[in-house]
Amino acid sequence: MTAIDGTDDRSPARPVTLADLAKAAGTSPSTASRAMSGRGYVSAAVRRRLMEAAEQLGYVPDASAQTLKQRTSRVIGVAVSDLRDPFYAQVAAGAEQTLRDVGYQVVLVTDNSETGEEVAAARTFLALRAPGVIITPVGREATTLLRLQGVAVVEADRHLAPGECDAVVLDNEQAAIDAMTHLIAFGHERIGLLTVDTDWTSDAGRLQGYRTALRQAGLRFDPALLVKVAPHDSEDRIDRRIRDLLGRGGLTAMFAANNGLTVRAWQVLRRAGLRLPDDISLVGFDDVAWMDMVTPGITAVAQPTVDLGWRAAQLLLRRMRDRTLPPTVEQLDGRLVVRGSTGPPRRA
Amino acid sequence: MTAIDGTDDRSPARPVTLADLAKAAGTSPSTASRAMSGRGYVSAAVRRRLMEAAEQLGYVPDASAQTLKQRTSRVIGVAVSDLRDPFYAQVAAGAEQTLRDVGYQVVLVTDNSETGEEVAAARTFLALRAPGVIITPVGREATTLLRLQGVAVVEADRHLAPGECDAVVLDNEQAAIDAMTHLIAFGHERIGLLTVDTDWTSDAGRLQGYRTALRQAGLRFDPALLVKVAPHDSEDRIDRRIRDLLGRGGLTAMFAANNGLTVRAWQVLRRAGLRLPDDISLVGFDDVAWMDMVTPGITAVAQPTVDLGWRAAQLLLRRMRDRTLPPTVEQLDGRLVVRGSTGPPRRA
DNA sequence: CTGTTAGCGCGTTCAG
DNA sequence: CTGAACGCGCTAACAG
Repeated sequence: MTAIDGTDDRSPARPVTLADLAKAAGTSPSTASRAMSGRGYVSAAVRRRLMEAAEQLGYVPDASAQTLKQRTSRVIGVAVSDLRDPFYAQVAAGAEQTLRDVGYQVVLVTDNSETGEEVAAARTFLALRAPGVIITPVGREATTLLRLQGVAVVEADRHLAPGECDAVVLDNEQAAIDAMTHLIAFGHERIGLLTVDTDWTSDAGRLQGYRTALRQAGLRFDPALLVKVAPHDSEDRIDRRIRDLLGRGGLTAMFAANNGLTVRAWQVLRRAGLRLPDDISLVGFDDVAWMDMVTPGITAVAQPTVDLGWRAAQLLLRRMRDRTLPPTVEQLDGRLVVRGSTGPPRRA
Repeated sequence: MTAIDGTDDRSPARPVTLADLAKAAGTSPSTASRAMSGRGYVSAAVRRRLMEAAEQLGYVPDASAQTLKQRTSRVIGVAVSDLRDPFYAQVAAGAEQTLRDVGYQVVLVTDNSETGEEVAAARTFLALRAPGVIITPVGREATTLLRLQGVAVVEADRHLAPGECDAVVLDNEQAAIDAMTHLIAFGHERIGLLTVDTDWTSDAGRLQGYRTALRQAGLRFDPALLVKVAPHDSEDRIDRRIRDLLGRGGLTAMFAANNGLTVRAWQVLRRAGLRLPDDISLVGFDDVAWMDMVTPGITAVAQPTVDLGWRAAQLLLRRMRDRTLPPTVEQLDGRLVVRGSTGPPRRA
């Protein structure tokens, strides 16, 4: 408990530089540079002396000087909507992990799904001379801005700037079709869709899949069964919208198109005293831990979240290696995990 | 779908510099610098011309040049154990949010609770000339290394380098006492503790609280009721340890000292067909969403996770402003959320 | 109020 | 194989 060191900074602690190493080892700074970077000739003996000096003095190369000189940094920008959302946190985790393993630093910025903040993030990445950026985009501006400056960009989760950059996304339409087909097979005909009102490919794809599945089954698409919440709607507002949906005649099942909406739906259903799957069926999106823990478990589309970030990083590294490649879109597959929240409608 | 732009980099896109602005506005670089930074005199007319030029050319100051010159950056290092764990993700989210609001960039590094990786992260932060670092420490080395170079450090969640840096932690002992007291009040006497075998203050504090509560109630501390899993134990191993604990005679309740262990305990109990709280009571740690969704809900100690990151950032900013302050430890209070998983023992 | 000068730490010519 | 010289982009002194 007692402070041995105190917190005072007695050591002006000027960071040790290559010049210091050079002096200590009796060589010139440029030789020291070659020794540390491993590029260029330097005799084994001198190298060893330099290495020792570095070790001893605790030399840490100044990244800003390197960046300034080489006109590019080892920083990769990662911009996600919200770290508190496990989905984004996992994507970020996957990206950070793999980038760190190959010697990049991740500058992580959240943007609250606001284009303004996203563009600000892009400017930050430009200022840092980041050679690459991974982004869960909310608009095209940021990507365009970065691309204009020659920064490699990979969009993750949704693809808003096709042709301008690579992307790794879920096959949202197919995932939604799988979910819907599952419900339809039980005999459901009036199925509500909960989604977010954006122009993102993720939401659009899931809506598309919803419609496709209905059409393929010869069922009518009824706009009244569609609940599109605004991106920043409050829980209360969302819950109200969902309750309204429950009032719509004949509804026997719901498909929630992301993990947050699945939570809301589940809560509303529970409070309404409806029982899964007897009174209503529910399919969720993003297989989060709780979906396997509640009773009954929630049938849901599982997304490979960490993989998403991992693949985004791979794609980015590839792109930085060869900037002339044609834009690539990698689609990952969702996986429908069937649990107890889905069953035949009350009276089919 | 069709690419309008293609991905080719036709623009060599040399970033525009202050010199470019100066030329465009017919002034010298230093005047341009003053105009952009807002420091130093510059006539309104010239300033406006410069601003326009900046706008037009899309000037973005080179952070590495600034850092090199000013010998410090706007980068704050944040090192957490694992972004996939919602606890750490939220801490990081809180820190990132507030730091970004005051113009800092967060470099986020995960260290898998390995001292080696943690020290590597510290070196990264040194290389970036980060003026401050927030860390959920796994050892003292990283903090010491950083402090030696004059970097401001705040430890979050646990405090491993007392005297050397500020810290923001939960009042773990009190939180554990609250949890235990709750169980004891129901009449439980043989209560198992699930914790991680580290020398972290977090785990130590919770164990301490466990013992204190027992002692205050005049109950015997039985080491056989203690399960200390290793930091990187597999789920299977952990589950086996918990099952073993169940076999110990007379056990009527369990206290799991973090959210991961709470999940494991819950799963094991469920698989064993034990019913909460009739067959056994369970108190968890870290109030995660699922704990309120399962039936019965899990009584748990809620931690102010996002706040933790937020306060860590505040503390860091304060410290960077005044490095002579005495080391401060801020303790946040846990909050026991009582739900259905706790009740009187089977036969009291 | 403005321009000139110098140098932050490093990597990269280019001579030796 | 090594060292001297230069400049990356920016800002802090200092003159003017």
